[in-house]
Amino acid sequence: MAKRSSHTTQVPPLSSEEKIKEAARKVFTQKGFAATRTRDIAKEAGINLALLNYYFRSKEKLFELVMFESASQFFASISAELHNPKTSLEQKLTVLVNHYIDLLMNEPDFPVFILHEIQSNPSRLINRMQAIELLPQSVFFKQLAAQLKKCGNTLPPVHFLINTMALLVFPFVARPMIAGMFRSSEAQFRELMNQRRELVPRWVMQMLKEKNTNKKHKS
Amino acid sequence: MAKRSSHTTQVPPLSSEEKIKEAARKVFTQKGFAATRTRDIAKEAGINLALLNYYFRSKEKLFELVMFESASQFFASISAELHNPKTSLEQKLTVLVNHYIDLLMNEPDFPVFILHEIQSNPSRLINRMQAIELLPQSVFFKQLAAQLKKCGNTLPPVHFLINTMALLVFPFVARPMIAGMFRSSEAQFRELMNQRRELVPRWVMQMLKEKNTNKKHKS
DNA sequence: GTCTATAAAGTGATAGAC
DNA sequence: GTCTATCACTTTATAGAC
Repeated sequence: MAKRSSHTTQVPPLSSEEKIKEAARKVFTQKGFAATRTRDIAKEAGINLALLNYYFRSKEKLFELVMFESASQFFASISAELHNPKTSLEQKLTVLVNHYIDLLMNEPDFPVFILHEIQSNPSRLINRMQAIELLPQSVFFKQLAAQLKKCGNTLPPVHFLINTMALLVFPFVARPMIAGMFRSSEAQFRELMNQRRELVPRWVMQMLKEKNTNKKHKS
Repeated sequence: MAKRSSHTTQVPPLSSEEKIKEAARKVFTQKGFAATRTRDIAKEAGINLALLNYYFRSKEKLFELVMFESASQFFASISAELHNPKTSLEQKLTVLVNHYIDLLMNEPDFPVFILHEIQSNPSRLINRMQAIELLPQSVFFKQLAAQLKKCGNTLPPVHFLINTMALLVFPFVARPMIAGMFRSSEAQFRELMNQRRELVPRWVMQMLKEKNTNKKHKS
């Protein structure tokens, strides 16, 4: 279940700087930049408000720092596997899906957070997403396109990239609604997500094989 | 393309109250509650700040009003079709997908907005979502479950409800990332979404037919 | 109903003691 | 490095004129 990197959590006594960063990550992620009060971060970190500005100069600077770190970690953590020329498309899908289901079970608030911050202030964030822009050049994407061609499927590969992310991420962003629909418990939700570790790769592979494209094609 | 209800937009001269509500809806939806300034709403509405409080008493009250209206409209607008006993599952899927692709092309910021507000303040919103809680009792859901059974698919129907929403909504919430990946234009994105009007129902029906459930089943 | 002016409270950031 | 106290500014909300 997504072991946390051990070098920062071996022993409780974190430096004040680290405590502030961790508190900021937690509060920013749950409430967003605008709703977060620097006092809340200080309280969560167990230190004084002035110390936050001593280390990070401003709320904005602190935000960009932890946001950039989180986003890099989130998007880049799977990069090596996506560029691995030795594994098959299906293997990559399995690794990808398991990796992000682990990640999202531990950080369920992250996707909505990042999507909201991009929406509410696109210019601040959209540039720094190199990891995302490299996806279409990845081995994964090339294998996806090749598999489509092999199946005689003429649809743009981007549809299936979207579908993979959708089946993987959407249950977590819509979690409160899903829970509301079925009055489901935390444990039930986790069981569903664990089932999807095998289901999502299978569904995606199945979608690629669909041959009946373009019933009526216009333009 | 999602005609707007004509009785409120026949003629430009809206009342101040309506102008404020429309401005609030626009600003809240794009920036979220916390980042929205009542001054911005007043300016957008072309009226004075004091007038906003004259009509709606407070920012919070105004927010809950327009939020509740938007959410009700968004979720209830398709309710009749989902409970229609005369149409098939596939027909319902087509109507559903076309309806929400229309809606989301006109209000692309709404999904991230509502998801963020639920995440940042669950208690305020989660109760009011009756429309959502009724989904599992809909004819649509029953037809979905029946189709699964007919295909010998023993997976919980909720997976396919999630998948349908995911394939439908996710492209819009991830739109900035998709645009960033492929440097795609507005027009290209719309073309992709128009293709999905036919693709999503087909993919969902295909997923239901998958027979190889439970390769290795554990508890 | 609509405005200007302002009160009241909140919030980011800093000065200065220790 | 860490704290208390406080400044400077923003923001919501209201009072009162018209």
